[in-house]
Amino acid sequence: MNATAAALLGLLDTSGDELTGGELARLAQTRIGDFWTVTRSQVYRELATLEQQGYIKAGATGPRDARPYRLTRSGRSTYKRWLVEELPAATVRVPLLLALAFGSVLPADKLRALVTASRDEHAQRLAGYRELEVELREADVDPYTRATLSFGMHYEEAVLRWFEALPADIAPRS
Amino acid sequence: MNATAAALLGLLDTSGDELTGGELARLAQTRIGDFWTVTRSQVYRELATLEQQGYIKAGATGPRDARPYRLTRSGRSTYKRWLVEELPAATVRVPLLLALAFGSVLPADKLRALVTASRDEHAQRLAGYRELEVELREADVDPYTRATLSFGMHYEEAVLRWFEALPADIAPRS
DNA sequence: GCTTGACAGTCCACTGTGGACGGTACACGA
DNA sequence: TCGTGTACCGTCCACAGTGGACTGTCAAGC
Repeated sequence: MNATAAALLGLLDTSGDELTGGELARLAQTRIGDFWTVTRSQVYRELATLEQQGYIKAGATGPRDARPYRLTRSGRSTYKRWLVEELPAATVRVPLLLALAFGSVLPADKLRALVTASRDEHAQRLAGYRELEVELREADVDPYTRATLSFGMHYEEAVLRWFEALPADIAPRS
Repeated sequence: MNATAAALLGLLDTSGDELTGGELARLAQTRIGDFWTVTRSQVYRELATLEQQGYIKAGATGPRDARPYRLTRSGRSTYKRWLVEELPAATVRVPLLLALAFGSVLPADKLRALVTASRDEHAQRLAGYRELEVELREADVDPYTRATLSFGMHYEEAVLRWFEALPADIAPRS
C-alpha cells in the first residue's frame, strides 16, 4: 500500500459509490489535487494492483470499457490502517529556490523575472483559495475539508510574505 | 536537461572544483536538500547521462573507483539557460492532509496523534533553521543562500500557525 | 449518415526513491 | 605486521510518480 493507493480507496469510501478510473482521477484532482497529485496513468495502474490485492472489485464494464470499482471490506480497513500507521513525511520541491541558490552566477534581471512570475502565480492561487473559502462558508462542509483549504491559504500567504522580504536587487516587481 | 541535472551542474560550477558522485550527493544534501532532494542513485544516473551529453568530463579515476567530474563549457551555459528558461513549478505533497481529508472516517484520537507528531517535526525543523540563521549571521554568506533559508523559515512558521488554527477536536496536544 | 470531439483505458519513456549489493581503501587494535 | 571491521565509491534493481502518445468507442451536431 502506498499513499496514492490509500487516497484512491479513501475517495471510493467517502464517495459511497462505485467509481471508474476516469471518475476517480477527476475526483482526486478536485478533492486532494492541491496537496497530493495523482496522474491518470497512475490511477489505472494502482486500480489494477488494488484489484489484484482484493481491496477493490470491478463491476460490469459499461460503455467505452468503463469499469466501475467498489471498495471491499478488506480495502476499507487497509487504507484506514495505512493512514494512521504508515503516513510518510511531506515532500516539498521548489525549483525557484534552485535558481536562487545559484543566484550569484545568474543575471539579476533574469532572476527578478523568475521571482516575479512565481510571485504572481502564488498570488493567483491564494485568490482562488479565498474565493473557495467564501463558497464553503455557506455550504456546510466538514471541518476536515476546511482544514485542508486552510493549509493552502497559510502556505500561500507565507510564500507571498517571503517574496516581499527578498533583498531589493531580486525582489519582485510591479 | 532536468532540474536535478541542472542542480548538479550548478553545484559543480559554484564549488569551483572537481567533484565525485559521492561528494556531489553530500553537497546536494547540505546545500539544496531542504527544497530539492537528490538521492545517491540519481546522482550517479544523472552523471552518466551528463557525461554522455558532454556537459561534464571525468578526470582520472582515483581510489575506490572515484571519478572526479568537472564542468565543461557547454555544461555551464546549458544549466544556466535551463534555470532561467525552463524552471518548472513547485510541487508540494503532504500526506498528513490526505489523512485529514478522510478525517471524517478516522478516529479523532488517532488523527490528533498524527497531527501532534507532525507539528513536533515542523517545530524541530524550524528550531534548526533558527540556529542556522544565527550561524550565518556572522559568516558572510551570499544573500541568495540567506533567501533560501528564509523560505524555509517562512514555510515552517506558516505550518505551525496552521496547526494552532486547527479545530479543537483534532488540534495538536501538549 | 458522417465527422468531430470527448472520453475510457493502455502504454511507454523518463524522473524520483530507497535499499541491496560488491568491491576497495584505510584506520586501528590484536 | 597482519587482519579485519568499517566507511565509502559506485552499480543495480524494484517500485512510485509524471506526462504524453495512442487506440478504440460513444454521442452530439451538422
